[in-house]
Amino acid sequence: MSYGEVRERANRMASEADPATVSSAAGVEIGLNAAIVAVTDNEPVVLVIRSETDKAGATDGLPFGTFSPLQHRTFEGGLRAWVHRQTGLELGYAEQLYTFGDRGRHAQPGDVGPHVVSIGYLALTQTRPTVDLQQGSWRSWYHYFPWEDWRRGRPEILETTIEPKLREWVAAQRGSTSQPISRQERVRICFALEGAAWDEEKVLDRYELLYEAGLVDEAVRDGREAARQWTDRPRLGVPMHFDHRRILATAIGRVRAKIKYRPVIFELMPDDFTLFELQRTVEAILGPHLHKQNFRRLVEGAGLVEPTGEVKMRTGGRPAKLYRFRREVLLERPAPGVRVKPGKV
Amino acid sequence: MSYGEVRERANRMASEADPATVSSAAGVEIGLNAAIVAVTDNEPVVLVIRSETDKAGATDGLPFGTFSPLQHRTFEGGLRAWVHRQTGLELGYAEQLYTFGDRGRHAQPGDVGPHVVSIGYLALTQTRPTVDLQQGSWRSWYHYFPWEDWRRGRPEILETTIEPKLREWVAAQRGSTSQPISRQERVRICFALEGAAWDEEKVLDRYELLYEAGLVDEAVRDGREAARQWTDRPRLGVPMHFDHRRILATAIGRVRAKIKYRPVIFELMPDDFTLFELQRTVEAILGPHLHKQNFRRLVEGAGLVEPTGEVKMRTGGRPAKLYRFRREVLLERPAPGVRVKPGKV
DNA sequence: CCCCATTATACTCAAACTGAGCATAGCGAA
DNA sequence: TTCGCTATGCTCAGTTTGAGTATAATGGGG
Repeated sequence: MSYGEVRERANRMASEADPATVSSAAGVEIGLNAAIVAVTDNEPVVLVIRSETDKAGATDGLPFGTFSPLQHRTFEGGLRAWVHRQTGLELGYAEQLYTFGDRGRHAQPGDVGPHVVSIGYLALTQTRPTVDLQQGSWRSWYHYFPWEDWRRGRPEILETTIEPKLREWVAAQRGSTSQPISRQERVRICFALEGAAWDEEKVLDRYELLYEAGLVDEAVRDGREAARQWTDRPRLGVPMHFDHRRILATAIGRVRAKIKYRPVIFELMPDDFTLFELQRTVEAILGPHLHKQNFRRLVEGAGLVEPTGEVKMRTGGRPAKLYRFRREVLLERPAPGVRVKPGKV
Repeated sequence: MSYGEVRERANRMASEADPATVSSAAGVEIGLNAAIVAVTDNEPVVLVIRSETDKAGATDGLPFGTFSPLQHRTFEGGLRAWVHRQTGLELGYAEQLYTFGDRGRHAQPGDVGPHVVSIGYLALTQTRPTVDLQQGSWRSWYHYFPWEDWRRGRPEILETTIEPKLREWVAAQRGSTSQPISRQERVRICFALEGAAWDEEKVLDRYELLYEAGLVDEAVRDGREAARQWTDRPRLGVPMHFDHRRILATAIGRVRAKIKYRPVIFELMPDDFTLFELQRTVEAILGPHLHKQNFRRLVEGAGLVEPTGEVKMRTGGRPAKLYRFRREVLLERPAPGVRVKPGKV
């Protein structure tokens, strides 16, 4: 009995219990989606491709394509090929994020065709001006998630728009104590209400909450009940194709988490940089300002960087030493990362 | 232009560039696989299903099944249904691990049929003796990964078998400096040679390294070149069906990482427990011994638990206070977990 | 019934780490 | 040359951490 037969047998076994499962393999398509992230001029940007639609004019989406097992041995190979074909970009660092598969999150209701399973990838790159994109353009990720931009303090959209709407949504839940956790608590935790602390990593949770509350355009597009109930629904960030904003939310959350325990921040940096440039890049990703002196102590102390010996002039003040990433840390420490905690400026 | 059409257009666009991609959607099947983990008597166990094969007698595998988008709206729903059908178990906590899709890792070479994409899930549960399994049984995960069991110090198999073999494999790499990182360095980092520290989270890296070196049975099964070159290949742990050992490795790594920053450990505990029982469970997962007094200070200080008021007698000494998980921490802190670091006993 | 081995729990202390601020260095423009 | 500005160095108190010592409360054996 070959391994293939064992699988078959197990399928059959289950099919007997539930005959409808037999047709399970029909019409599944694997979509590969890339959130390609860079930081330019202290702005975290993502590579988007704009497609015309005859309704709204144009919608942004991530580079994506279908996975062909005949063409590519691995997902990552397929992804790199797609991205290169669509944008001309050769990906460096890439990691898998999550596989999304719920029906109804990918296209308009009534849309027929195969069920699409989206595998989201995160890629990090520098924005070298030398590479010119064949298609697509870099846009700030805060464009799609304005409420995530805490670089100039708590974003206004929270106070003016999101919080009031969410309070309405919370109030609409009456007595349904069947929920494992109340809307109120979920909103409080996700959006840091009533003294709760803002967790910059909960990007996906926040987006999903807004989706569930029917407050993002994609919820309308997907024909969600909750979305229909708003008479004056605001536009919260720029929507995207399919479930691409969800994938981007996952990507942002992942980068924000990951730079703390893996030196991935250097994927976004040029070879040589000053410590303050490094700090600005971290802040572009994470949001809050960091204490400059302590940041420098931390980064140097962790052995993440080494001075090149050069300095950068015209900083507006004293010249700054240039540093480079010390790749050897990867061989020395199990989990080197920029262990940053917010502090006073 | 509907969203579906936008997708179509993008596919067409790419197809023009590369005609072979047109057939990409053909023959892809989604497999859902669950690594269901519990801890019984300080032993981390995983639920496995043994299937007969006419060659080797029997092989273990994880509960799995095909995802049917017609049957289930979400992967998790499908997974729960499969697991329940195959084992009688109702899953509690479950999270997606990773989606594996490389050809050649799933069945024997020459095996035809649809390309299988495996979505791995991690589920955590208590082993309640009340539930009797319809199929499958609990087996220690160290059965499949003996080199991961550091509870009684450095496992012998490393010194006696794995290290010598890996050194041979390292030596076989001659002058191919094209590798981004040498075999030697990879082995050193993964297996803590030459003074490097053992990172208990690198379970997958270690398994993949052994696979690549042709040292695990699955590499032989998959017809890997590297596997053929060993004349006296040892058996390293018990092999599994398909890529299930890889999924289990991912699961172990994930649990080990996650208990440090999320209170998932309590998914494995009964409602009431003593702090030492909690510590033993953490140690079953992580390996090294923890400093008892500091562990207690940590767990209590983080507000993860509260005393029930009861005590447990017959501990062999002074009675131990019983505690329960304080679910409210989830609402109080952004990332509560058992921030353990190894220490003296 | 008391002693003692055993486990649980409380408390102490030094070293390391962190958050925050002050101080000094070195460039460029006025 | 002075002043404004950014870079970089250094200090210090409060907190956390690793590790040990001390005390409490059972149960079993004499």
